[in-house]
Amino acid sequence: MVPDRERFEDGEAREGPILTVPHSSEKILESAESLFAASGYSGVGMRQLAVAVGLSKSSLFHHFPTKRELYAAVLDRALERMEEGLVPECEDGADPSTRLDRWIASIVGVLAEDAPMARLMMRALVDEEPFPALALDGSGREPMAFEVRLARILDRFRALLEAGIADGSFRPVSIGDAIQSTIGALVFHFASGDLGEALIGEPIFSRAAVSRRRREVSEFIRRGLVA
Amino acid sequence: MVPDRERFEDGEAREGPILTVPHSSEKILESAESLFAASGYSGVGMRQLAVAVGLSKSSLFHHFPTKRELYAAVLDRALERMEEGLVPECEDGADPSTRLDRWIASIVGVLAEDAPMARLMMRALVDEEPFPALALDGSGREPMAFEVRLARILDRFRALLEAGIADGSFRPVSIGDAIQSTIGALVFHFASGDLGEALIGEPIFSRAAVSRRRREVSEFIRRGLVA
DNA sequence: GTCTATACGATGATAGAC
DNA sequence: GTCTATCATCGTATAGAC
Repeated sequence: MVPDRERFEDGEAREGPILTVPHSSEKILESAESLFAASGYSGVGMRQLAVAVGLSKSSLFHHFPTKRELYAAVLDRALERMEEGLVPECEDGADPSTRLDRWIASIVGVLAEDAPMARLMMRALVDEEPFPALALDGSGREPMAFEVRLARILDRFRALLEAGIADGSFRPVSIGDAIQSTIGALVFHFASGDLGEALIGEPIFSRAAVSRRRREVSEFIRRGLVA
Repeated sequence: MVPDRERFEDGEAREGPILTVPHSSEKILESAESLFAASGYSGVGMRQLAVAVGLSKSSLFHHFPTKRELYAAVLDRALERMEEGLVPECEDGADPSTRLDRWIASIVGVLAEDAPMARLMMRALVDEEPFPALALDGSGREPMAFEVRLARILDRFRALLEAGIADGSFRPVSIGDAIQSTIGALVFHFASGDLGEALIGEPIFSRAAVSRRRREVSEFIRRGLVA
């Protein structure tokens, strides 16, 4: 019940030397990511995280000065993986419709192989704070790393939609609304846990569910966008 | 800085009789709903809520025995409004395509006129806990009121999709996936706050943004589903 | 870099007066 | 039904030894 390493704070149950293993910040970020994904920013305590990663609270604060900076680092790390999974698909000169298909397949791939990702993203986007304006100007605040990354990703998708509308392969949709609909359709499913499992009848990260999802959401979005 | 009513616990700053106004549970639920929508379950404290509603913590615990039960009541109350906004559209004998349009318009109407709703729903659906299985069987747990309500709403939408597929007006989609895509496209936008505003260039609850959203998401989903 | 120990406000919840 | 007072626990964070 009581976390192992926390008992020592009370001065009781001290028994012997504890094997000290070197811990990198990466291990902290990895544990933090799954905890934040599962319970949200305020649902995770530094004590809890310390136990999960096998360190004391104080050591966590050595690696990251505040909880918020740790959270920002977690978000940035996740978006970095997302960006990496997306880059190769967007740079060649294929037609917009083909690039859209690749884009959707890449996103589904990242979300499906990286279970905490969708939940983490969904929470970050629904939480008000981190995105006072994606515009990055006007508000006196300096943008955080993961905001810049998100803006880059969305700008690339925006450019793809604009190219498709310009050459007539996509309908003349409201681009902002189209991006919102696409994000919602893509990300929500992989963030929906038990509800998703109840709706499709099997775990959402199972192989069958993922390959079906790829087909279904790809066709859904494609039909929503193409002329 | 320090909450007004909480100061008295310290035994200081006691000045005079405080006007006691009768408070109904409804007022608590209303305040709690906007707070939970803004900050999530663990992001809201009973103290904070007590200040917002103008009561002491203890009075809150008189109305609701635990924070979780208060949260469950908030979710149920919100889903109740959602259900009310949906009922008239689903019961007549129109063809599936027409009913789908009405369905989408109703959901957008509820989400747009009820600002905390989308965020509250999104958080509830992404949080693991409250939905161990929408099936309501198998798990030894008794279903909560809002789970029953959600299951009813989703079952009605499922029936609409099945009817449309059966009579050939909809494509033979995977129904679970189609529901997930539809929820994502509909709800995420109104839960996305600053990101949504940055993407569409104006507040998401402004009149212009709402009416555009209704057109855009309706066409997006319709094209994704109809044959 | 890791630990123990501590600081202090906030947390959900309870007891009991009015 | 409302309040004051109190509780043990947890919240983030810091100080300083090794």
